[in-house]
Amino acid sequence: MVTGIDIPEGYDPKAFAPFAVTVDLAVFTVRQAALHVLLVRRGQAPFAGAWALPGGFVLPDESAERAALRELAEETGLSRERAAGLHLEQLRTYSDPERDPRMRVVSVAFAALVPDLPEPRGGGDAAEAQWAPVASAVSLAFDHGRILADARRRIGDKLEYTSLATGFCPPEFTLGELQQVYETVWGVPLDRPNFRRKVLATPGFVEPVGGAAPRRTGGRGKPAALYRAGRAAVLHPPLLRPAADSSEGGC
Amino acid sequence: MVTGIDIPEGYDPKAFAPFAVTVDLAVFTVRQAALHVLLVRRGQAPFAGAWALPGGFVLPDESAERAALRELAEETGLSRERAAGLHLEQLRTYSDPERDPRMRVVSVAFAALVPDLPEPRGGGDAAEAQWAPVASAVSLAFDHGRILADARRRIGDKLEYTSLATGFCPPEFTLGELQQVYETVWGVPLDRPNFRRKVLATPGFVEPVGGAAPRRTGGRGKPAALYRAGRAAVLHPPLLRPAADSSEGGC
DNA sequence: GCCTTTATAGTCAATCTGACTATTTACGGT
DNA sequence: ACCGTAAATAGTCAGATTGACTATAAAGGC
Repeated sequence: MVTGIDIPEGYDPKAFAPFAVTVDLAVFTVRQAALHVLLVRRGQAPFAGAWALPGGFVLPDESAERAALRELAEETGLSRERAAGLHLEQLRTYSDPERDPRMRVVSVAFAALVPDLPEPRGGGDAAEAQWAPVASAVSLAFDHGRILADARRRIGDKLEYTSLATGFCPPEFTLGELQQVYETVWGVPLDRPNFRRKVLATPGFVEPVGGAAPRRTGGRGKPAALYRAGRAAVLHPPLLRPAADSSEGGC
Repeated sequence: MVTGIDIPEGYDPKAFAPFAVTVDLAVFTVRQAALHVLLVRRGQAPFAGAWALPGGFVLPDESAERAALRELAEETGLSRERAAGLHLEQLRTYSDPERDPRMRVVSVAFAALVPDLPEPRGGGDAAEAQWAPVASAVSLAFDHGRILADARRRIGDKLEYTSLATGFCPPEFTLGELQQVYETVWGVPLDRPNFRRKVLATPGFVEPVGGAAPRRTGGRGKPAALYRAGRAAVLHPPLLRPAADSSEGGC
């Protein structure tokens, strides 16, 4: 069966050991200067009581993207329409035969970014759910620890060369808030004047909002100008993260 | 079924409409200053006679990665060991319910990079296969046109901030050959002295090979020094592609 | 009204980039 | 052997970008 994806000889869908296909979501938000991820407590059999990434089965007539969007809405408590406005991107697929002890489950992982804090929770059923600082999200069920780590790295990387960071911000935001996102995800402080210069010099990243709108009430300093996300999805030139020192190399 | 991936109530693996899981491969190489992709001719039912990306079913006891590696070896005619040395990375998963008219098939797509030209072919069975310039690879079977386009874009993007380009080169290569890769994939000419300066200034990208080795016989000019891939996988700073002009934005 | 806080403007040297020019060292004839 | 051409490598230089700062402006809290 080398040529394209031809059904193997004698293949009978009902007889062949089936694959279940699921989606798993790493839903991130920035709260109080820390990156948080949405976790749910498992109630059932394998890893009962353990924390896991939210997710669920892909239904027979929907794509993984649709399933992910559905789960995202359910889990965050947002309407399907509001959820559709969030940044949701496919991360990668995890298919180790041993990743679920019950049966063969292939999971398509997604990363989602939500603005501030649409309250701790309010999901679909009785399951417990919470925002947890990514640093404290350890020993998750299944291979979710790895999925989370992969998602975290991907988000950090994409912050450099895409306008992804605006996905963490409300529709209108200040450059200070945007900088907070970068500092929080990367874990490094950035120089404020230089950050603003770079962001403003990158075409299509942000655009000023109309009136001379002051900052959200409650601020302690000079009011900041408001911006909204520009139409650029990819940043030219990129906003490079400070080199993590010298000859690292990475791998 | 919101909490993690719990088996839905009354779920019976054999009864539930099953998903088939396949892998599809976009195998790229650079030949005669053009980016080529490996295509196979379909012999069977849907899209019979059409060109398609090579691929096949994920077997019940292997991961998608293993299946992809297996297919890559079969398709290129390389041994499993040699194939394991090639760059092979997961691209993304395609799961539109309508993507295969026969049944529900979820496909995990991979992109692979192979050096020069391991001969046009010599695959596993009688299927026809060939290297085709990506520009001429149109109207492929299934959604393979889209997969190919996605793979192409991803490769181009990753050339900027990873050492991916060395995956197109033999173990030892000249900077001229490396530059060829960039120019071919990006479709833009690069200034040679500047390219060399940038590559050499990026730590871990390439390292000079021992002796004062001359270029492969047959060259017409001054022999070039040989380099091999360094240990850096990610480039700091990146080798940015010339801005495709002004306010494009992308999407 | 001060003082603190945060935003925004501006400066300046070091570095990087892009566009070139120059030199070196092969190969191919003649 | 000599000359012309091709390709690699070295070097130059002005303009743009960056990183590290300093200065000024505009709130809000006593």
